[in-house]
Amino acid sequence: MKPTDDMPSMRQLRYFVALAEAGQYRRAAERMGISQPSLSQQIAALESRLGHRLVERRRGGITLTPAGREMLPHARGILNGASEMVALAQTLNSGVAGTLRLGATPTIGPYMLPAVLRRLHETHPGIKLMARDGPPRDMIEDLLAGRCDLVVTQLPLVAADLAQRRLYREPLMLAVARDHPLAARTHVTTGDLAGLDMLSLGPAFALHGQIAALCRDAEARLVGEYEGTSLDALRQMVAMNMGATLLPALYLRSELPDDDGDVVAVPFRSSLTRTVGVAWRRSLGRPRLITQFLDAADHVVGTAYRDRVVRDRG
Amino acid sequence: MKPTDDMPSMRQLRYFVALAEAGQYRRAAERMGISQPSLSQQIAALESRLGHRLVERRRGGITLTPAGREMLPHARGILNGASEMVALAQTLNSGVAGTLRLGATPTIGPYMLPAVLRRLHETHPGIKLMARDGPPRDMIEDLLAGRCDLVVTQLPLVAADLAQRRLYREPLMLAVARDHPLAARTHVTTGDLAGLDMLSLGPAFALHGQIAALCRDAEARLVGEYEGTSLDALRQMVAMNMGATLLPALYLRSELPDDDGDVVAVPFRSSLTRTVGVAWRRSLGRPRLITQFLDAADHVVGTAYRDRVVRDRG
DNA sequence: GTTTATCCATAGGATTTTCCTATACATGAA
DNA sequence: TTCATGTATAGGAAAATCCTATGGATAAAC
Repeated sequence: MKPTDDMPSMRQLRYFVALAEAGQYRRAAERMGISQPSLSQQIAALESRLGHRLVERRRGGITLTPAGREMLPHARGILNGASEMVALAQTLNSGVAGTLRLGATPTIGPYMLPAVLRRLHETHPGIKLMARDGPPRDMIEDLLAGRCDLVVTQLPLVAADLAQRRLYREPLMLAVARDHPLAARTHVTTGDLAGLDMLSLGPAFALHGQIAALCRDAEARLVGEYEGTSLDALRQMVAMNMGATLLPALYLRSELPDDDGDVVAVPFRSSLTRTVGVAWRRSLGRPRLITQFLDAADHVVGTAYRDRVVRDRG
Repeated sequence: MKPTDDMPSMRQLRYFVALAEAGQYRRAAERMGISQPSLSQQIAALESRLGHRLVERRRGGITLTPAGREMLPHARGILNGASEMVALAQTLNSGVAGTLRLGATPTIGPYMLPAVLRRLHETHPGIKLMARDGPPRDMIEDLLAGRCDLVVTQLPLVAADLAQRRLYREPLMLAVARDHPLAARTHVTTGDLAGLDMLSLGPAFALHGQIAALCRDAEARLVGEYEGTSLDALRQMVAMNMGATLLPALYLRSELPDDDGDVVAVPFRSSLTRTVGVAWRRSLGRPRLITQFLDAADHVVGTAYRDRVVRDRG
């Protein structure tokens, strides 16, 4: 906008309030650390912008005009708003508060986030999180579009302008119905899957890629009719003996009571894993908020998840 | 304060909001009527002042950082406040709204102000008035000290830096008890007052001066034991036959039922009057508010008071 | 793979604003 | 009158802001 805006400037408001409080130009100018003529000028400029005399100049000090009295609270309010803004900025800057918009895939979020959020809330009560849920592909899209700041998902990702951070690696296990021929095995190998019907999540999920690849290698049959959107749904399908699938170890720990379900998980002899981590836009930099989140996640991985996963930082 | 204030400037806030709304530097700069580099600089300066990156620069447009999202509503709030301030200034400027602090002496205010305020409220509902009451001397002191803006009082005044405006002149009448020897007279002259006991308000009232002067001229006796602070009190004293006094015609009209009171008012053959008007500090100028008040007062004088007073403008 | 287009950042110089010193003007006090 | 106090004005210095031109980085087009 042109040099002469019709709005009062912060400076003018500050000077005006100082003048009203000091009661004199000289003293107000002194308090503001400027010369009296400068103050005079700014007040005159403010009066000109508002089209009103704000102060009466009188021997022994100034008096606000009726208009000045009406303006004073407004000026104070505006300045308070600005102060609050600066204070908020400092708070955000210190990393103790802020709002992070989180995205998570249903194959990880429900089993990891609660513990991480609890930890984060303990160490930084000022940090608020808004979480959304969806297939990784959609989450990445949201992330790139700026609709969320941080996504918890399976790694690796291919997007070039996303920063990524691995959190841990967890085993994938073969899940079969209790009465399935493989249910009694202590281990399986890829070869055991030959000819098996395999269920999967939709192609928007990273797990889908792993399952599909495994099917190709093992010459198993990927059942395409149904593609779930949650591990729970997948487990139901397995329980109904519609096929086998791969389920992550952490999910099994949290959702499947040991040896007491309709689904049995059998480990692979040669370890099959998935990597879990977070991603954010490189252009976001590395705000304190993200560091705080990563610290909380690392803490959870290093305590509650210890011995269940492979810590895989970097 | 030093050139580099720690507060964001209005301009920066405007640019920031515009950028957030436009989604691009170029477009935002265009909307603000400045070049893109200027916008760039101001945004960078704002980020530097707040110690935070506020926007992510990305191909195809910008995205607010978490901190930027928190700041945006604050920035909007501050700008709204400033807009309101400007709007309020315009409203005040137009004279249709505002607050006038009024002072009135008890010998005039209670009988004139209600009608004036009613009129003023009809024609300018946005104007608010705060009234205070007290002896003229105190009111003038309040006026000079800036504790009120306009005083309704008896004129003339001696203060040099007060602007004065006469409103009307009203007769002063001799008030005596019903059974007083002079009560039956249709007229009195100064000579009739010789030896009479005269009551007065305190010396802080202008009426006191007139009564005292009359006593000197007529060789009447000014009763000093009691000095009331209201015409009502004075009337009570007269009714109890403690002496006579002067009462203004408007007061008598509004407070004394014709020929039906304990006090009788007798006019002077040679007119004795007092002048009523308003005063305000010259340094206040002549704000619209005062003009509006004067207009309302003139209207009342010219209608309700017609034939009872001498219009005495100027 | 190179080119082009788009978008933001940076640089240097012009313009505007703000500030300061010095001084003038106004008013009440001595 | 002269002095003291308090604000306004003038002129030049300093700072902030703006503009044009250009650089760098990335996505789209060829």
